[in-house]
Amino acid sequence: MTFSGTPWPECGIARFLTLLDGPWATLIIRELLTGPARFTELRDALTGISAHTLTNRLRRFETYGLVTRTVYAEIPPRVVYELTASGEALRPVLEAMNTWAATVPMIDAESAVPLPASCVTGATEPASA
Amino acid sequence: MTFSGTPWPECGIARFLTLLDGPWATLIIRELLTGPARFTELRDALTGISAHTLTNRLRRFETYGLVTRTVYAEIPPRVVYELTASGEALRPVLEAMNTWAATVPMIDAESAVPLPASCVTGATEPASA
DNA sequence: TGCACTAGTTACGTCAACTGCACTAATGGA
DNA sequence: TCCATTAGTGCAGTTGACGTAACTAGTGCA
Repeated sequence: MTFSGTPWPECGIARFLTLLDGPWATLIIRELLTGPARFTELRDALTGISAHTLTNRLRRFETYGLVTRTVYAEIPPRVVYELTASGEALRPVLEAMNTWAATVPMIDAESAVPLPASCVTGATEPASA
Repeated sequence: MTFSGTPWPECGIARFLTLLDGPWATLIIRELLTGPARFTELRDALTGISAHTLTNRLRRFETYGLVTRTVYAEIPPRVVYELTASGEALRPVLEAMNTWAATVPMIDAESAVPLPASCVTGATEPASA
């Protein structure tokens, strides 16, 4: 696909997808919606995510003002990530996703799962908050 | 990440992401929300998508009951894709995305865009419907 | 002294997703 | 006769996202 012009899509949906692409991004927001969290807390909650990916996503979120990054000059270091108002505003979106997913017929997913090799495994909690 | 157990995540958000992963999936739904569409219509609307990818997404959607696929035995063939009730139910989700994106501060995206090389370019219409 | 801890960064390798091109069937039009 | 059309499929090639491992600083603890 690659951007073939504007780096900031006009379409809101596309913009959303640009910022929250990949399965991890949204899941990180989900975790953060339950309250501020430290780096390791997020990494533990998101079973399977690598520090690499987590750092990347968090940095992007920070760049776009979705989360704040607070460094406490302690030993050992402590970094707390917290949603900004903009990040908090994602709650209705995640809730809508959750609501929708609840209505999707389960089908015999065991047999018919041409799903991507990506996506969640841990799914700590329903985050229906 | 890869599934390390259940193919059907408990968390609704994860489930949503499983079905609508990648930037294209959601964009296809967006197109379909404006009404039924043929294969080529979708391909034209989604500038940059390959027939391959479009077919894959559409097949997955069909498998999970998000769209219906109607084949008209004409020459040349005509295939129409239409959202089911389940697919239609995604409208609030996309709307929430759109609403949220409208509130995101633009920042000087030109300089600070550590965004993925994926995502939209065409963005036919805001789909704010 | 040496290991553990946190919150990363960097290099490196892998693997899957995606793209492009070619090709199909059956028919209408030039 | 040849090309265009639709809705794909198959093959090959590329990209880039993601994971693993190693490494950092400064201090606490054994």
